[in-house]
Amino acid sequence: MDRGSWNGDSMTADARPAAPALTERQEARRRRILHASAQLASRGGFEAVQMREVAEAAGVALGTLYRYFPSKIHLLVATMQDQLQHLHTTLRKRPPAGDDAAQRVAETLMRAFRALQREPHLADAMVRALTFADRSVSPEVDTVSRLTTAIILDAMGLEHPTPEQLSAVRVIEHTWHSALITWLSGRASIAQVKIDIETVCRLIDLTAGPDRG
Amino acid sequence: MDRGSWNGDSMTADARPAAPALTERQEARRRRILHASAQLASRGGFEAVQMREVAEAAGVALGTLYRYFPSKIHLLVATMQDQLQHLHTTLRKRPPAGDDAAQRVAETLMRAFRALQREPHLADAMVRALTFADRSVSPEVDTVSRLTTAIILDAMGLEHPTPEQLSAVRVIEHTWHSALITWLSGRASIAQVKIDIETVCRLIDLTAGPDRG
DNA sequence: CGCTAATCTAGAACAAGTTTCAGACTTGCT
DNA sequence: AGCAAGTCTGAAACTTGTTCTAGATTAGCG
Repeated sequence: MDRGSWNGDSMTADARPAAPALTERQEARRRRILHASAQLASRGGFEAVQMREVAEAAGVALGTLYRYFPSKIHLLVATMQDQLQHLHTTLRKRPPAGDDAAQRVAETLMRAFRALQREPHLADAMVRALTFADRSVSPEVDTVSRLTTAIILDAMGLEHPTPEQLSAVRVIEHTWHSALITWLSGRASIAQVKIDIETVCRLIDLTAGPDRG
Repeated sequence: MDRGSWNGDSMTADARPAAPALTERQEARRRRILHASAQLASRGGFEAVQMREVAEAAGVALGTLYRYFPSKIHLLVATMQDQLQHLHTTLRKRPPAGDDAAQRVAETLMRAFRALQREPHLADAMVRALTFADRSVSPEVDTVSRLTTAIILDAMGLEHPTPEQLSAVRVIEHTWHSALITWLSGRASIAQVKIDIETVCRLIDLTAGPDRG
């Protein structure tokens, strides 16, 4: 998991055929766009991110915006990648300090959760985009998924997880996303999300335990 | 968990503040709309369900369609309610026959999964609508959620679940929805979904065990 | 039956995502 | 510098969800 360059396709040549090496001004444009997107999302959530407004706020033409991000969903998923990166960096600086893996994962996720709570509208926009994404966004969504997996594995302190453990991690991710959605749409309280996260984290002990029997 | 009519606006006055007792022709219209919706969804998924086309196929004016279902999301969530009802009925006729609760739940969910596999476009439309729904659709989404919970509890054979068990069921639902999405968007194979379902179902043993000790 | 309120219809109009296009600007190359 | 290819801009057009309006139809009721 190399930090820095972002869709670390350094060795896996599968996903993007070729990120065509942006010039400096292009990189700047890209960042302005992502910034505008996050800003608008923070205000009013998914619907407040209107392509015309993003373009204007970023100082680019609408056509250019669409050249960089082929749809609103792509844009918001990219925004989520961006935010997750920040989170991952932050978490690396202060790793969770629980006794066992399950505790550390639960603590990590709840920390992430509180970060999202501070910008509920932004969270709304990103998560809605993520789950609404169709096949055309699969590579980008997959990147987000890998990032999330990396964060969880970090918390578990695992280098070489077994397939069983990977499955547990996937289930934790499922729960995380879905719980987030129910919270965002007001159908679950934060307390309930906490309980669900803690519940699913028990799977970690379950997959770690039998191994040593 | 009362069995019987499920959308039962007829007598159970719980969910909707006042379903204003539709006339026969109105009931017929409503059914034509839902039918048209499912039909179009079966063909081309979420995007193929276009409100003008639904209205035309159902033989109602666009304004009428919006009177019955205030948005495309409402319409598709209602469609999902409808389909879940069918599923629930079917499952009741042939309950799963596993030895322990976890097995039965996993089998039930995989059966539901195979049913959805037969109409992947329909599944796509319904699930995307469900997870994209915002607060304005909360009551309807909640109904779907309760239906799903009922199906799982049925499979477990529980009448009076403990809070702990309810939490496990919620986590299973989270996993179910999210796994469905990853499959629909082509990011996970059916085999992987099966593994994830089985993994999360282990939580059932975990919450059932301590209780009876 | 005849009245009134509610519902339904056809169609225009509006909103926001997406596409398109002609012309201006950059970039890379020789 | 000068040219070719690619990129960016501004604006209009197109699509589909949603809203609105005026007039026709229907339902409930005396």
